[in-house]
This record gives sequence, structure tokens and C-alpha cells, in this order.
Amino acid sequence: MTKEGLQSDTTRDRVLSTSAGLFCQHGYAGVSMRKIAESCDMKAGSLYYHFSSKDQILTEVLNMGIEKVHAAVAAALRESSVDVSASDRFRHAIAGHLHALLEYSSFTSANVRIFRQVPPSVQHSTLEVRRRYEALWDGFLGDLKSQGQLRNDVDIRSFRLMLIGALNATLEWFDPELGDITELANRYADMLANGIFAERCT
Amino acid sequence: MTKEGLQSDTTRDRVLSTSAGLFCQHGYAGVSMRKIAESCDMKAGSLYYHFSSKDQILTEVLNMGIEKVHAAVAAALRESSVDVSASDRFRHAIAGHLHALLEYSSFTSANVRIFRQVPPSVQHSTLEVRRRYEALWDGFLGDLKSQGQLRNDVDIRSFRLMLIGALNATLEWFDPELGDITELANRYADMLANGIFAERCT
DNA sequence: GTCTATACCGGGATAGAC
DNA sequence: GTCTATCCCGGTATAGAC
Repeated sequence: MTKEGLQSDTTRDRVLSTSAGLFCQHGYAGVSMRKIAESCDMKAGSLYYHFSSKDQILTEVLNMGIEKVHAAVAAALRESSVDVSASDRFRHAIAGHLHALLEYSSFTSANVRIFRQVPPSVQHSTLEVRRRYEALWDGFLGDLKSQGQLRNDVDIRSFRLMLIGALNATLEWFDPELGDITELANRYADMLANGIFAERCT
Repeated sequence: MTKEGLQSDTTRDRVLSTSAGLFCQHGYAGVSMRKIAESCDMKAGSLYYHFSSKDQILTEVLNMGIEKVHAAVAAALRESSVDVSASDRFRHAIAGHLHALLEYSSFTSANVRIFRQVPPSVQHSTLEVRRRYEALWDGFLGDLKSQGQLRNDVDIRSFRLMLIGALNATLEWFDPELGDITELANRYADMLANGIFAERCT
């Protein structure tokens, strides 16, 4: 890799990270190439040396967000596969999601907040990455169920949708500077695994 | 109320309902007064007879969304206060939220999707309505807890945030044309009240 | 690799005719 | 109550100098 290649990469990365923050704060249409450039101490025209369009920047931002979370959950499951109880693996997977979600929040909350308002072509180019992440959870939850760890009447897809929805919503109120993410994960895992009622009921 | 007053109200309502759909689909900045007008078979200038600005339209849309959900949950709690088990009241409250959320989805998903990307002045003017809704849930959950219906180690604010996050996320995938909202509510209420694990664990 | 300059389009809001 | 016309600003993207 050449020197020019490396330098180009770091400028690219700075643009992507800055854009992510702007997209999640102002929405797709609320972010202009001029504003992205200004936040990077550049001029708008220069961005087109690195990216062919605003939509290309957006696509890369969205995919990076999902990939960060996917990698964190996959690692959590890999590192706790033997000699670990089902509830601990569940807890670790949730902690992986929340840590990546809240620590790369510019990239991840761009996904959560603006996915439905970006052009269909951009939505389409992130679908595969999204499906792979859903499949990771469905696989894990399916394993738990076939081991008899889950109640038989729990539908895995419904639960996965509820779980990811609940976790992603923490972006709207949790501040990693003020609270402990691991503790948050433990609370959520406990409520989701055991429920909140004193007595289980039908 | 005069005839003119009534006619003005229906035009206002048409504009609000159309705008809600556009805002939740395209985001705050992605919706122009010209597009709102076009979707209402009007011209942009005419909108300013009914509203003083784009932000005023947005503010009314956001508040209407929360108020619809608030009213539905309040009604569900009112109608099931006597002779109804705690888990049934819980179920009914969740059903109230989901029914209003998904049936007035233009107004409600404008809230869920774009609240963080609207101008701070608009955010501010919806805060009171949002707080009142949170207080409704905190009151109900606090009652359940003081009656001993909830586990002692469950934190009400954490659970309320998790609950509302999980419910609101259904906007992103549930289609009321294809599925039964009451059944969805029952599934969610069951998973949240009882947990998903076969055996409760620490 | 970044700049300036520019083409072309569309934004919110207002004024005043009808 | 709705229209047209207009003001002024800012959008994406390109061309070509440096």
C-alpha cells in the first residue's frame, strides 16, 4: 500500500466519521455536502475526490454501523461458548450489542434513526448486512431453544425483533459518559430472561 | 363556530395528516412546504393561511401523535381498574399503546423517527406532552410494584424505557394489514411479564 | 488532493391579486 | 381561502486551476 493510499484512507475515515455524526443528528436531507466539508475543514468540491456522491458516503456509514455491532456480538458468542451457562451467554451477547451500539453511536444511530428516510437504492445496499446480523441472533436463540433453555411458546423472530428494538432504543436516552454499559446490559438481560412480574402467570 | 371555521378545520386536518406521513417517510429536512402543498392539491403559499411556518405544522403533528397514544393507554387503564388481574391490566395497557401507535402511525412514527432531528425549539414544545405520557406509565408500574406484583429488584424507569422502546420499534416492521395487533400485544406482554427463559435464574 | 467558480435546481417565506 | 410572482438562500455536482 502506498503512502498516498494510506493518507487517502485516513481522510476518507475522517469524512465518514464526521458524516455519521451529522446524519444521525440532522437526518438524510438535513446534511449537505457543504456541511460535511465544513465539519472536516474542507470545501465541498474536495469530497468528490474521495466519494462519488452523498449516497455513497451514507451507504458506507450505514454498513459500518451494523458491522461493528455484528462483530461485537459474534465475538461475545465465540468467547463464551464452552462452560458458560445459557443465561450468561445471553447476557454477554446483549452486552456486546450495547457496547458497540453506544460506543460507535454515530454510525449505529444513523442506522436506527434514518434508515427509513434514505433513498431506496441506499436501503437496498445495506439489506444484506442487516440480514446477516438478524441471522446471527436467530441462530443463537434457536440453539438456546433446541437445548430447552427457552420456553416452548416463545417465538424466536418476535423475540428477536423485540430485543433489538429495545436495545437500539437505548441510543435515545443512555449516555455512556454517565452510566455503565455493562450494568445496563445486565439489567436488560435480567428483565428479558426472567420477566418483571413477581409470579409467572398466563 | 362558523361555517368558515369548520371548513378551515378540515383543511388544517388534511394538511396535518398529509404532513405527518411525509415527515415520517422523508425526515424533517426532506419535506418541503411545496411537497406538502402538492400532496394536498394546493400551492405552497396557501399553507401560510393555515400555519405560520413549517415548524408549526411539525409541532402539531408530533403532539397529536403522543396524545393519541396517551389517550389510548389512559383509556385502557381506566376501563380495567376493578376486578382485573395485574397481568391483564398490563396486557391492556400494552395493547392500547400498540393500537394507537400502529393505527395513527403517520403521527406516531413521526415522533419515533425524527424527534432528534427537528429544531430544538420544536423538541422543546413537545417535551411536556412526552413527560406526561412517561408519567402515566411510571404511575401504573409504580402501583403494580407497591402491590407486590413486580419483582423488587426491577427498576421502573429502566423497564419503562425498555418497554416503550420495544413497543415503538414495532413501527419499523409490523404491518397492521397483515397481522393482528391484539395478538402482537399479547405476545409482547407475555414475554415482558414472564421472560423467555424456561427456568428463572439469577 | 484540494481549491474556486459555476450550472442548475429547489428551499422557506412574503406580497398582493382575485 | 387560494393563487401567482418573487426574494434570497442553499442544495448536488462538475470543470479545471494549482
